[in-house]
Amino acid sequence: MSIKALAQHLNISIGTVSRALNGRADVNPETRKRVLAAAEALGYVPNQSGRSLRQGTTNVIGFTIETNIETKSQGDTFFMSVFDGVQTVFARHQLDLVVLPCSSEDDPFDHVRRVVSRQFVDGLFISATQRVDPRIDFLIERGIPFVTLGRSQSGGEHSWIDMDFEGVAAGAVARLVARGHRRIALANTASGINLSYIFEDSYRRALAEHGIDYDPDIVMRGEITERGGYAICDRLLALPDRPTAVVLVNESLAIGIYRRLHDAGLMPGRDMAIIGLRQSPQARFLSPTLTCHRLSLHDVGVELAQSLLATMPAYRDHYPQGVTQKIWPMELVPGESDPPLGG
Amino acid sequence: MSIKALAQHLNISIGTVSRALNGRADVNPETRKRVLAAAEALGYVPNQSGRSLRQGTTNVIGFTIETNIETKSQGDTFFMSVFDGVQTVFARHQLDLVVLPCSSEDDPFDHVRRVVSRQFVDGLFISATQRVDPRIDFLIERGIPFVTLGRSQSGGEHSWIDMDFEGVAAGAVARLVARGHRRIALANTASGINLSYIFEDSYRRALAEHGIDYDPDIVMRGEITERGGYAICDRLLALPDRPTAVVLVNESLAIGIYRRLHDAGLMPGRDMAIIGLRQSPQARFLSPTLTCHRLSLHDVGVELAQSLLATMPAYRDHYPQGVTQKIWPMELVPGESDPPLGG
DNA sequence: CGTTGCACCGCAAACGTTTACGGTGCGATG
DNA sequence: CATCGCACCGTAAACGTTTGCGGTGCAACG
Repeated sequence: MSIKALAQHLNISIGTVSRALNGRADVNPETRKRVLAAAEALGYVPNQSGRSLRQGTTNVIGFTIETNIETKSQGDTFFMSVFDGVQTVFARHQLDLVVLPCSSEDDPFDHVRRVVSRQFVDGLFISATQRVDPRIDFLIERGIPFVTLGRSQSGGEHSWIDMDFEGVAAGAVARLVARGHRRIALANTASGINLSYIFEDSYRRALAEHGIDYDPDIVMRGEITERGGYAICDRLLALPDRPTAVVLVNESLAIGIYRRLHDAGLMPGRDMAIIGLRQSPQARFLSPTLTCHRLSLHDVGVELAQSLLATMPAYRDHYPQGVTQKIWPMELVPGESDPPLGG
Repeated sequence: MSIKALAQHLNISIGTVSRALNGRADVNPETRKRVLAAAEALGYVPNQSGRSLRQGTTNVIGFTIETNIETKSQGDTFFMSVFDGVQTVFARHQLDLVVLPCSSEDDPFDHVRRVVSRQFVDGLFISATQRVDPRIDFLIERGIPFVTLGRSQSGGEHSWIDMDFEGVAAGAVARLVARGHRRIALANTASGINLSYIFEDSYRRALAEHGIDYDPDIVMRGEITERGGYAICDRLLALPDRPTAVVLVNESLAIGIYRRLHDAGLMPGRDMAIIGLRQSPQARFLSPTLTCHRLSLHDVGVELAQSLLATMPAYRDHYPQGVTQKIWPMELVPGESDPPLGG
């Protein structure tokens, strides 16, 4: 069912059919109605390849994710919620979102390069940004619109959205200090992902502000998974001068930490104060409940989409803000896992 | 950087360049080398739209998922692992996997219809199959290759892969009966998804085999999330004749059930035996550990990919098996959550 | 030497669109 | 009645590929 078949079924020219379908002005309202009716009746849908070839645009936006262990540890429903938010915006503009998983055997940079050079997408979201991330420079050089989920130190000006890891780390330290803690550990990711640096820097600055010496022995790096949390807690418990609190870069860690404490006959909160990152469904169901931070991933998705459209010339009239950088606030949700020390 | 530019840079015709790049026989090895070198040097990558338009094939396979709450409960990690498996197979055939999330505001059937009629993909995976699923009939009618993750009662012959829900339900009931339980509840999903019927049917048959009467009061249906598990357990605890065991259709439920039991001062396992479905990272870290079932999602992905290729004419020589249906076995992994009754 | 066969390459059509351009018919205007 | 403007529509080129067909040159053969 091509536009040609549709045209000769209507006994009019291809061009007119195209104009009628695309809502151009110079077509008789009467014929437009006929065309639309016939298209509907015959189930005509424009061929994407033909259209893309002609106008050099695909109306498809890609979202790259990595299917390796570090990303997996986002676990639960992190990306699903973000996608949902993105799509609520895209639906209004006839844009399609496709997710491009980068397999664990593949290199993220090659992956992006393949996607871009095949001219598959009009724009791109990339996640899990590294501290220096060649993908960013590449995309800027190629001039294709993109937004990163996560900051980076790479290259030029570009749009990004990130979560307020500084705020979380600083706030968590301040809160723990206020509750009597002085020996506060950090559970961070071992990957080169940029947020790990941000998180740790902020933690160090917060300690300094409260006059607490930085002790590298209680800054742990590992897999940000349940298993990783277990291992980190293991190492914490083995220390001669055991910390009384720990701040987590990720809430999956909490599950392992709870488990390790239970195995040692200790109780999360009472024997070790814990502050997690995001209020995930799992975190919400830990017992005692985990102190963590509220974050609407759906809204992050909406913002991501708007931010991307703002960098695309074709949508400049709807989204004029241009290049944007946004640190997404995270609001602390008190739980039972960080009671006052000794209280 | 089109093939035309590449051709005139080499002073040869477009056709020859194309043949050289596509490994056809009738091209001088010497010129082929020159072409490949130039393509590499100038960073030429064939335009996907042009190629698709000409040969009516995109080399792209879609994987539809739903980003609503029911699917979310599977979590990102579920699909990530599957994707990874799919891609290990696809990488060998220059195929690209794209994930097509169906937003919660969209209808899954419309979603598939849009994807297909735009001729976006050469093949499709669909998940979360309903008991009667119009998508299946549609895809068969359109003749586009697809494999479903999950059975359905819809329409004609097609390839699918599903998990052995019968085996799990029957095995769980048998195991619990052997451990002294007679009053065994079921925690199922309330959605119309096909597996819920399969699971419940098998549970009923297993009860009958062991001479236990079916009691609709202890067959619970709800959200298969942590919260849903909490609610289901709530209802179970309120029953006058409280069950001593419960079989879960999903391991996220376990987290809520554990929590509800704790809140009631009860202990999972001792006060209520629990058998979950899949051995997820979260389930592995419950305490007491959850009895559940081993399942390699990566291998499921591999099998899905092979199964799809087997239905595509272009790959018939590599994968000659044609239409396949496979129930994926799940092996029970004993945990501490289903000890003998009274033991 | 004429013919044949073969290896290699160029030509051009075709895939399904969109869109600039020009053409037609018609009512309004002078 | 001649002219103009306008609304509408058809024509054809272009996007980047692939591929059937035919053509060239050359070696081998009778």
